[in-house]
Amino acid sequence: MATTDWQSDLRARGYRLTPQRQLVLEAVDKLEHSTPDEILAEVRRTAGGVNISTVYRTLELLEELGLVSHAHLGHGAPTYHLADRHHHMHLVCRDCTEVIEADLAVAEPFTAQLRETFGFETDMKHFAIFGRCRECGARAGDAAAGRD
Amino acid sequence: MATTDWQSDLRARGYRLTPQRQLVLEAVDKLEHSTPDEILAEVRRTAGGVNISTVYRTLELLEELGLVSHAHLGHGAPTYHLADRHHHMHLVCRDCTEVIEADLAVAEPFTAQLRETFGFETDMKHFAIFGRCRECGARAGDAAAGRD
DNA sequence: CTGTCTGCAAATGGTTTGCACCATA
DNA sequence: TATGGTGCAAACCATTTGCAGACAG
Repeated sequence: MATTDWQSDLRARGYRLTPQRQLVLEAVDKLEHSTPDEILAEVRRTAGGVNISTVYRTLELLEELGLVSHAHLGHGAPTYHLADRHHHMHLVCRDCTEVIEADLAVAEPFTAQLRETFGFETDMKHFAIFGRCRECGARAGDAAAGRD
Repeated sequence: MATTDWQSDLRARGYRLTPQRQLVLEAVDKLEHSTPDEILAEVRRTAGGVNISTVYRTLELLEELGLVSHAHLGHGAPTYHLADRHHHMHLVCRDCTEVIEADLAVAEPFTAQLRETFGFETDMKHFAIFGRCRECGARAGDAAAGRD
């Protein structure tokens, strides 16, 4: 969706179209699930002089325009993706680094319940779901503390 | 709950019982939902010289002993609580700072589903659930971008 | 006394900000 | 050429680590 001309939208709001902004958007598109650092590295393959602060400022802007979104997969930096892609939630294992992508449909009854009970409109994509994957669950059973 | 003698457990594992460790545990108990910084402030009311790095090291230890746990409510620092309390999940609103505490029971069918489909053992308490609360949902409807 | 813990200071990772210069419109 | 955008450096917040001295056992 959104084959809309974001560049006009940008200008309509009084912003300017710069090479940096195009490159950051392209990098987010290409890398799929990437941190600001990774986006910077990708951008620099084309434009060496770009600075990390520009990447942060640009991601914020692109998010405001509704072109990109970010998700927190736990620990480190958030990951960015095109807003009209990645419609799934993330199951992250407390033990291995594994991230399972699950269809939002499996959360439907749950989010409906939250809407009904609390009037809460849930976005399952934004924060990861924490737990233990099948493999690590099997491997455990005995000792082992929980990491984060 | 857990009237077990954690102090013996501590020593049984070769650790030592120090005033700092007692104070941090007491602070976590008293403050209920607190960041390392807030815990430090509370500890310092009794023992002025305590350092933030000691708080971090102690929280890690107490977590390993199973006495405390932490949760990520989003943005800033994690919050710590006694492991045998706070058996609920957190619904955080993207707009206001509101945090709704919801009983884990409402997530039961959902976590059962994840277990069945992915063999994934979910801990709903660890990461907050993101979305928009009733009030902010009503207030919206028109403009407004999403914060984090 | 011995080995663990602590305080301190410095380093780290992620992100934000002030400012002078640059370039889009 | 005027204003918004960028690079750079420094500040910031949360957390971690190395080290020498302090103290529990």
